[in-house]
Amino acid sequence: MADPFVSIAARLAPAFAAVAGNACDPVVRPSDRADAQANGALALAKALGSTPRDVAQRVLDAAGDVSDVLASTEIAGPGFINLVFTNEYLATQVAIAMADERLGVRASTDPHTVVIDYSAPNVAKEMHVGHLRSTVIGDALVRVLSFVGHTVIKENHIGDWGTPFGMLIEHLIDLGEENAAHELGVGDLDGFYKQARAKFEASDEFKTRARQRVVLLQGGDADTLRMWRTLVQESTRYFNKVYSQLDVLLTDDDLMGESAYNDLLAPVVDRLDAAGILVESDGAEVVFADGFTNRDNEPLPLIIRKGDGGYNYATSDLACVIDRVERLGARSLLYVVGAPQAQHLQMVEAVARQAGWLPEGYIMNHVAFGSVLGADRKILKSRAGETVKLTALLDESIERAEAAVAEKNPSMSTEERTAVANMIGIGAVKYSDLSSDRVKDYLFDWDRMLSFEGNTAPYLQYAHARICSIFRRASVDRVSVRGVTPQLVEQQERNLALRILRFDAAVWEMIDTLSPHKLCTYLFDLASDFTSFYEHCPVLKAESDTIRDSRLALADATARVMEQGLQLLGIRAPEQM
RNA sequence: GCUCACGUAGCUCAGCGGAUAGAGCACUUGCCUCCGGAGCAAGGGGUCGCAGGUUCAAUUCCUGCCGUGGGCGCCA
Repeated sequence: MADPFVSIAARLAPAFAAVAGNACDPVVRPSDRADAQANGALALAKALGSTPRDVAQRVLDAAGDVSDVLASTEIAGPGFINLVFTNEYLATQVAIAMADERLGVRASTDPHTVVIDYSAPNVAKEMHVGHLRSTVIGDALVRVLSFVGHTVIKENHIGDWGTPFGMLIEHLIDLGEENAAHELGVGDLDGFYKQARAKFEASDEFKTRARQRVVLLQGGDADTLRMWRTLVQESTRYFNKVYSQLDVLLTDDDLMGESAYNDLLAPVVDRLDAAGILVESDGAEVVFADGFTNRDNEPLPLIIRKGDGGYNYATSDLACVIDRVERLGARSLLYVVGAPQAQHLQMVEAVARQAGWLPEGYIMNHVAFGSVLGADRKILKSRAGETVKLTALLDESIERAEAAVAEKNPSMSTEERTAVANMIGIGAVKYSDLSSDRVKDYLFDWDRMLSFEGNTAPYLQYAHARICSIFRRASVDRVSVRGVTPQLVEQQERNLALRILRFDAAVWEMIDTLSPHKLCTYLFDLASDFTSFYEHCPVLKAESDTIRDSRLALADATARVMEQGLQLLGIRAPEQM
């Protein structure tokens, strides 16, 4: 257990239990006036018919000698127990954490299979900032859940099926398959989709062809399927270019489009019927989930099969639940999907539970996120009023980063500058998306996200690069100081050591709340504590070799935690910038 | 109308039922014989949307209102 708060809570728990007469939480929290404070005594006082300060004293008496861990335990205010760790304890814990491959982060005590549904762009449609959020947040969750030992299955539920494909295929035929494939291949997905859409709306003849084509597609017509595959392949090739630029983990192996569930749709209907919850309503087959009403306060159905016999998204979402639980063996299903779909997903979950497809203890969690807003506080649009293309946005970020690097580090070679600009530009976009509470809308601001000041990726990357530079300058191999247990004398050394040890807690907070911004906040605090340390404690000019090695060990530990933390967010940490 | 989010410094955002609500930017003031100043230290700036309630203790939990945004039967 690397987090000293967890350790001390475990240490005090028996003492609290002895005083309370049953198990109770010591409520260890960060404190302004000590390393930590235990607040558990205040809640106990009333039940014990005593004062909080008296309870606190009894707890401390019951705890016995804790001097191996704590330098002081002081009862303060109404009954807080202020806790100060010994320097030796913190130093030893840092050494232990640094000898661990996960840098002190606890492994999951309950590893299981988690399916994460994220990204989900549509075939023959441009990726936009909504996909950016889903992709970046989902990718971070994949990394962090894998890190603590879960088996994570990535599922990219691309929109590759449904009625729009009638018009898309007819448009493909009109353009000539070669031309169309080329257009899609170079990434002009939006143009393609819009042209098809325009024809569909303008021409009855085209509309009729498109509808007939949908029938052919669903009927499995070989020629139609071949053209459909062209659309899908050219689109996924384009998605892969974006994923590669974005530096996320998704590959073709993770593709699990709507079309993949075709054969599972009829069984969904059958099984709902067998469960006795399928109802006919206005010609459609639906399930009424408890607690959902429409605008007239009538029960709101989840439509399983439309009046025309076709299926829709609720059906395939239910098929997904079955597939993920029964075939993939997942116990936890995460959906990184925009907040507007909250009710839909709640209904799917409610029906899945009613049908018995999500047993007790199985989790279906909507990892909801808000919209990306422009400077006008409205959903981000380009100057022309259209959705912003993801590739254009990423290109611009890299360009801006490159300009900044060129200005601030002119001596860097062109090759290196290109590589570093990529890490900074992409890191900045991802971090700005990850660093605030995902459920809120967030304001897209180039200048802020690419700034080297404040809670930004470049600031964190800079802190890391600076540490690498210290070792370069001193010609010291970082590995060589890894066995050193640091000496914590100065306040800044102590603060930094304690922060390093809190990495464990930060990672677990991100996992428990599925909120990457918890880890971001931690890394920003780590960088702040480091710069403060570096300002006050000479490293290479330390007064003795012992102190120098101790400080180098702290610097190395900081850089390792920073790099690992950024890696869990899907962000690179260049060694110079 | 019903329903789900959100509302914290001028701006962008943290904040776990606990002590005096924090950070970054911007603003003011220090620190350049400095290891990467892309920095550090300090200062000003708040009726935590409003009103009740629960609690020893509420920015945090509950209820109502106000404001903003979203969702509400065959699109996904």
